[in-house]
Amino acid sequence: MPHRKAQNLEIDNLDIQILSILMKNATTPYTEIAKELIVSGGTIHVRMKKLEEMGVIKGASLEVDPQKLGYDITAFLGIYLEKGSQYQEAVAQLKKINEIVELHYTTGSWSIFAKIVCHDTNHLREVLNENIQSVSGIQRTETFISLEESIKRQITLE
Amino acid sequence: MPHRKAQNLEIDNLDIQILSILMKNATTPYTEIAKELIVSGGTIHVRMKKLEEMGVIKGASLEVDPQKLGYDITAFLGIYLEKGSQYQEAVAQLKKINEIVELHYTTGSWSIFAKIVCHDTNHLREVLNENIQSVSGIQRTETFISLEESIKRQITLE
DNA sequence: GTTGAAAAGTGCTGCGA
DNA sequence: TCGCAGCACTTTTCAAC
Repeated sequence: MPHRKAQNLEIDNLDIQILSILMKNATTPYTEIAKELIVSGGTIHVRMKKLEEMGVIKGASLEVDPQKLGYDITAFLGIYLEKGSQYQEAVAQLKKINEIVELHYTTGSWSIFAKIVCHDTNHLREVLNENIQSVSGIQRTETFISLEESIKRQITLE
Repeated sequence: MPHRKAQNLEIDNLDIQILSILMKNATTPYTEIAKELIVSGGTIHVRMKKLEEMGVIKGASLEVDPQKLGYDITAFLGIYLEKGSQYQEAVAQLKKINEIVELHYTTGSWSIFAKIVCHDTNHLREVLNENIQSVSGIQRTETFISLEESIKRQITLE
């Protein structure tokens, strides 16, 4: 039986530097990263493969400007559940609402905290009254509308 | 003087379909998108260039798993300002705090609403007590810790 | 505006150190 | 384990429709 070599699953400084560059711009060529970090292109490739296998890298996604696509309203929702135990069931139903882009189970007053993106105030009202209020277990919601998004970035590594 | 042809700055259904595919996976080859939408690779390229010039596409970024990089705590902060007029100044100072990944000016109880990512509870306490409380104009903050992130996605186009 | 193919650049794989 | 070089693939460009 062949001996399978144990893979090095540690994240070192080089990995962090590679991730830092690609988190800012995912289209940066490997050769350019290699030149900047003074290693070969092959090394970048090996490290990226390792990070993907480790699950550190979940994928690459295109960032779009929602406003330019007609989505003008970003709002946050604090949701009160009748019972905390209804969380999983409520989430399953809330997942079907496409306007919800982020959802957390949080400490504090609310059970659920959600971020929602809509075309306009009418659209927001529709989603709140028709879609969200009809989810079983939801008692009431509190809405905060974002008037300005001043920061939107990823974590800075080390 | 040469006549500069006016560029078509409308977003049609083809653009939306291209964006939808790339928002799910930004590494999808143009040739594959072309095959799926039954147009040529060149067309995809022209449309992408148009969308970039229009500012609809802000860039592509690598998605990483913060937990696998040692960032275990995601929290939301409601921030009370002494005066609403201090917003711009407070934001300028808050931008320097790397742990803050998102910041909004919102309606409702708080003036500012922020999302923050930290290593652990100690790190969160440090950022709250040392960095955020020392920003001028901030009266007090309310913290909500995310115990589970159940949804994290981009808007679904049309 | 779209097409199809050629040119340029990037990512991947195996061999050598 | 890393670096180099050749191969495969993708992006980009451009003349023609």
